[in-house]
Amino acid sequence: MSKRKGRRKGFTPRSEDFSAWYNEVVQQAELADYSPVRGSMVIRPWGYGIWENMQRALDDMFKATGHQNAYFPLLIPMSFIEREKEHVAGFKPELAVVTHAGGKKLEEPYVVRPTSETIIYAMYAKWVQSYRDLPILLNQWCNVMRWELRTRLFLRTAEFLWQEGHTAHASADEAEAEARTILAVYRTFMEDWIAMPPVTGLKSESERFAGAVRSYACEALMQDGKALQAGTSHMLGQNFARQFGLTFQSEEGREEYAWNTSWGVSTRLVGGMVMTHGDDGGVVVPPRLAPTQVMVVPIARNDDQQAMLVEKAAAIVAELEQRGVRAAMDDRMHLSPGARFFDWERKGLPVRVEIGPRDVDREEVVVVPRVAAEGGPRKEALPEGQAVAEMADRLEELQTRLCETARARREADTHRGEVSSIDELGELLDSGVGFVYSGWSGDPSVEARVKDATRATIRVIPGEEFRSATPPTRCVGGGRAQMEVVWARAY
RNA sequence: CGGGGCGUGGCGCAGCCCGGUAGCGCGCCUGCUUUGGGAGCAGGAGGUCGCCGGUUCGAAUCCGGCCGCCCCGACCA
Repeated sequence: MSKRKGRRKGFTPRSEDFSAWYNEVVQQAELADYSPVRGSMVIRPWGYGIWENMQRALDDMFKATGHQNAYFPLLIPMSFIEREKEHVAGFKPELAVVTHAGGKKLEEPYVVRPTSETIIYAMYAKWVQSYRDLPILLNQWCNVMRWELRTRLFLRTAEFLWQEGHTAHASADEAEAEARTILAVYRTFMEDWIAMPPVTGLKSESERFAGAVRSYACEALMQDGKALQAGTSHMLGQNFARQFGLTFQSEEGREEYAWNTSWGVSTRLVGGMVMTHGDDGGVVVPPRLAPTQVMVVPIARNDDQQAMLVEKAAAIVAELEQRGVRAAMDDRMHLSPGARFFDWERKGLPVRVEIGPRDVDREEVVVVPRVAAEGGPRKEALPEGQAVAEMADRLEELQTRLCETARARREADTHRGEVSSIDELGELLDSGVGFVYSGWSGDPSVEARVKDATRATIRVIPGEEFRSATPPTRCVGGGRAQMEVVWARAY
């Protein structure tokens, strides 16, 4: 059997080639496919359904924290992007520019938004007169384009979907609080919905968003030991306000620049989900994100039974739906049961319910979670009523278990303690450690040296709840540490 | 942007060195038999061999050019 042929019914094991595994799994689980345009992808219904569930959950959280949705245009005048010096330097290399429209060359080119700070703060400037008009707390769900040279499905594509929040405040303190509130929202969302517990904190200077004063981030650790920046929240200070004339009259009657924040998460989260939970059998979708949580698979021996079993399965689906479980039936009876089982396993569907003649006789069903509990049964025959009644709890149990497993793996792949040289840091990373905590003097040249020597960067200066009980005293580059940082190789 | 690889039915590939009527597996369609972990048999549909040019009686195959995509390294949600 050739290697290729051997792969037809299975994936390259993660241990052999994680990146090949990822590419195969994403395509074969029908999450996404390559489009005819280089670097851009088609998100297929199963993948888009996951994104929709992420959107819904996040959107609710944004609304609960006082935000509203709005929509700003795709095209931004080139001059807007160029207004903030650091911002343009950061984004210029990856801009897609529209130079012609309506059969004529445009007087001023438009850029396809790589992010919308400039257009949004230009609009805010129009809308804000006094402190009474603040804060403005808006979010938009949209696509953006960054002309990437090196692309990967979900993780880095030329066009991607995201949400970008943009706020304006009357004081620095309020803006700072907003940036931190959103960071907490992201963290909670990642833990509770994606079951992907990140480490959160502040970005170092070199990793700061172009145009921000401070960037906060959620960094998640993937199964291959690489970090994924999963969400960012920026305190923009008055940088954009100055460039776009976003001023307001304060309570004391003075004209002041507003304070801004911006924050976003993208379809990259779908890639993070895959790399956090996936196994050699395919994708694993946490129940809360699964477009369909339970698939009922009827198994028949002949045509008479087939009608009866399909009817029975449909009844179970209806009962599950009544209890708020997203259930469906796979009645593709031209496929063998095994083929249907594998199909949903590959896609990561959380729980399968099998029902055949034997089960009907016993008034039972067979319940099969995508990931079995440690030491638990892979398949379990349960009285039908019990299976239906317990399903929601079982899904929640799986949800929780996935998060615990991911957290335990993150901790197992984390090294804490004194790291006294760059060589030692490199050895730790080479030995399979993902996150390495160490002391840092705060000197950017140390960061540059580490990157040169080990390809690792400071992912985050961890927030209080992530810091080591005993803070490191020495900087990896030598000398005294001013703070603790988390190093990793990153996506 | 540098390095490598690949373009042949929907997908994965062989054929190319050595030019001579385009093939295999999977998938798809029809029928029958099947169905508790990737069903079997029989019949069938489907391809201007990435594009342009050249050599030749004849090009998937040789030569030149172009395009596209994927993978690996420097920048990035």
